[in-house]
Amino acid sequence: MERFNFQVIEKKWRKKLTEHKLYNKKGKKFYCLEMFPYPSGKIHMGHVRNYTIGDVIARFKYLKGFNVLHPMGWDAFGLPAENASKQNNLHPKDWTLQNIKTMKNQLKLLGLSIDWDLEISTCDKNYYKHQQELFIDFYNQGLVSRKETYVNWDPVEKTVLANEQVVNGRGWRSNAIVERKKLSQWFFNITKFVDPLLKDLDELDGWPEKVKLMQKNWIGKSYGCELDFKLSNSQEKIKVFTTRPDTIFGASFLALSNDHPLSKSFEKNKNFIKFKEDCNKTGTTEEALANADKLGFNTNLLVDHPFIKGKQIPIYFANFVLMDYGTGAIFGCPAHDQRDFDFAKKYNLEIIQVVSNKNGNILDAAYTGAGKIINSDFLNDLDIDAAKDKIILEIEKLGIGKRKTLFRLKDWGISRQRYWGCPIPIIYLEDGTICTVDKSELPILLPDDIDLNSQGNPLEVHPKWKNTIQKSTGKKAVRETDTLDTFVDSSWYFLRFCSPDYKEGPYDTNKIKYWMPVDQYIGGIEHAILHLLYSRFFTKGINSFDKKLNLTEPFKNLFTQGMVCHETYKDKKGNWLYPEEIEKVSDNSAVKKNNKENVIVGPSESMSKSKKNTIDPEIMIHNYGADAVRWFIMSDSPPEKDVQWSDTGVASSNKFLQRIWNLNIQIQTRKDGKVNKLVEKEFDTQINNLNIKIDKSIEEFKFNVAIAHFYEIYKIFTKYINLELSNKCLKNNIINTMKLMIPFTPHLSHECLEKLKCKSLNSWPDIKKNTLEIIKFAVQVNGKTRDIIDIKKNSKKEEINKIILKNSKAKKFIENREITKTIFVKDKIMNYIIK
RNA sequence: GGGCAAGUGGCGGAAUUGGUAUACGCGCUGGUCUUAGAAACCAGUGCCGCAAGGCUUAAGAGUUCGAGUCUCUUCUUGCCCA
Repeated sequence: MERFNFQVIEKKWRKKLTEHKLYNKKGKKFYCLEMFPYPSGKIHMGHVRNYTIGDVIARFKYLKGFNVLHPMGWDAFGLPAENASKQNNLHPKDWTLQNIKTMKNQLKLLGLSIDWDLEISTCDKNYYKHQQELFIDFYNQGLVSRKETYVNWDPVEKTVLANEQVVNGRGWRSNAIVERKKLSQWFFNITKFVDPLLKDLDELDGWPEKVKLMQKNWIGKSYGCELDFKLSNSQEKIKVFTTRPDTIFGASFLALSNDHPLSKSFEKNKNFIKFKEDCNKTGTTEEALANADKLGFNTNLLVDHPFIKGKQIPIYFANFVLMDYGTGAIFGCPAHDQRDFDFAKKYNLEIIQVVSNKNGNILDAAYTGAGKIINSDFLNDLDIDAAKDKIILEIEKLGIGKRKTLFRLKDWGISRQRYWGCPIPIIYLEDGTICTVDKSELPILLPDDIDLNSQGNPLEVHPKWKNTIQKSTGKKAVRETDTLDTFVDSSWYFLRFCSPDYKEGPYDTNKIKYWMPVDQYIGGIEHAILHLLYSRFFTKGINSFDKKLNLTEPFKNLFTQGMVCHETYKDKKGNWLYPEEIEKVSDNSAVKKNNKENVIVGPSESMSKSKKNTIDPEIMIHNYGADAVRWFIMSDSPPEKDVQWSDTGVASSNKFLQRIWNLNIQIQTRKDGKVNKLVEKEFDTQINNLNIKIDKSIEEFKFNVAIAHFYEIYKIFTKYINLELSNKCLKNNIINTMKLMIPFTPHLSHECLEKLKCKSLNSWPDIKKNTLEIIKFAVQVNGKTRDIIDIKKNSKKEEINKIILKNSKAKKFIENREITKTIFVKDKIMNYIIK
């Protein structure tokens, strides 16, 4: 028999499959988008999974008659290009373009239904030109600002680091202790949209609850109030923000951020300067601050307690209070906040319990749970929430503060002291004026001739590029040398895909109105907050000044896929080993191939280069075929969960596809014999019922279940192929099966359909309603299943009762017993309750 | 510490949403073919039991004719936030 030669056949169909587009002009639009990749070199299994899921959905929708937009591009700016260029002495641009070329070819090997005519790359001037326009639009709308803030500064690399790039207080690459440094930075005023960003989450029914919750927590809306404390010996006041005004009677100190205006009076105090330096050694993340030792500086100043006459409490500067949250000042209530508690213990401050807890003993930790208010004058006996309301009313009545809502979300800092990013279209005139560049002068191109070995930002030391003239006035000017955070690049690419060649602006409004929002967005859970929040902000920002758009949310449905995992291996010395370097001896032991040394088999973890537990998709495609790789990665686990890569798994996928091929050949060469219409009907019905399940499973993203049903279909074929069936009947059914498989195995399906002389390659089979007449029916006695019998669908209770009492295994459990009750569920069960 | 998930054979996982628990795949066992191996094909495979039958969805309780599914308690694991 002719074997399925996937290498030949996949090559034959590759061109057709990757060039055929999924547009059904008459159909309803469906915008299917997977998160575009960073061109890091080669594709990895995570990409294979992401883009296979997208391809299954895109092809499925297309076959069902939708007009499908399925584009792909490259998130091509970013730090790794600069690092790689230093290592290999290759220009970031060349490195990136080379990677794009490689990865594009690899994606084509998978047979994806991408419309490559829409390809975009964020490092392309035709893309970032429009990003610069958008920046100017946002600027003109007051959505961009320049602020001084503290950043993570790497003194060796001479650059700002993102919070994620600070590991245990050190730069991830230089290992230098990161400092807090004040710098002027550009910001997108994302906080201006904080309310819609929070509120509109409720309307995103097609998003996982988990992601919405994470965004809610990230935005962090909290209710509380502002409250003034008067300095004891002056009229000066300190404004604090608190979410726990109910604990005011437990206040025993005031804690201020080092950057609080009051710190001005201590600028020359040597101890304070030292203290500030110590504080700046801690990172700027909330977690770093929370875990850091609590440090305080006693000002020896006192404030009056607003509700306890004659009581005075001390003011400290403290490292756990941030200037950019609230007012940069808090009152400390040690009994009911762990940080305050730690601080109070360290500096011997009073701990007054004002909320009762069950055991009444709060000496070892702060109590933050529910309870009745105590030791609090007019708040006593109230619940926390009631006490909050009452005290805020009182504060407002006295005119010493007011109710306030606060958000955890901060404005989005977008300045990066980097070369390989989108230049910010801003110039500084000699008199200090800050101007946007005129749109007619865009794009501001990144210069190619840079010194890669310069420390810090190469643009900073490129005078030819940096020094410029303002065209409209002829005045001398200096360019902004910071570039945009690469998250900006990915915050609007989904809009650009609708009209990637549009020259007059970032997008063609008509195209956006047709294609947006994205009907199905697919990507990793790791982007649950940042990328998705920024994209939502960008959409809302653009929508606020482009009144024609009427688009408030970019992604209607979101699917977050799990990661691809593999076992990890280490040798005796603790060095990571690649899977191809080892040989499995049993399930949990292995040896090194070259010297038979024992290998430590570690747990399965998500594939990463650092742990060397990666499998190269290209090698797998070469060994087993793209269809088998796609089939395996969709078959083994539900797509939202992690999947365990297994070589035996992909090999068995390949074997199954081989069997499907053989089945096709058998049907094509089979000779017609005796035909039994009843057998045909039975066969048709069984296959059809599985087709129903497959269709439904794909619709519900249960791809692993859909694939399980294909195995069942195969079993039915092999059973019936030797029975009295006409070839026509077999052929009609195998054609349907092959069509249903197109989303998963496009190469094999197309080849088989061509061989079967099927003309309508681009349609989904007609699936009839369930026509099964004989069904399985459970017989229970006292809720225990005693037998399963075949009955006719829609049989009446009495008929079934007769059959059961006549001959069923349940009979002996019922006989000679008193039946007190029978429960009958049509087509499902009969339950006899006996004494 | 808080929030959210989840816990089903040796493993990955199904279960029409309260109605046949363990579909399908991997692995394993036996068989056919083969000089042998590989491949392919056939059969078996939750646990106890010769069998009839009994037990089984992390543990325990509850609601129900009936619970993997709903409620409560406990334990474990994962993720996010602190």
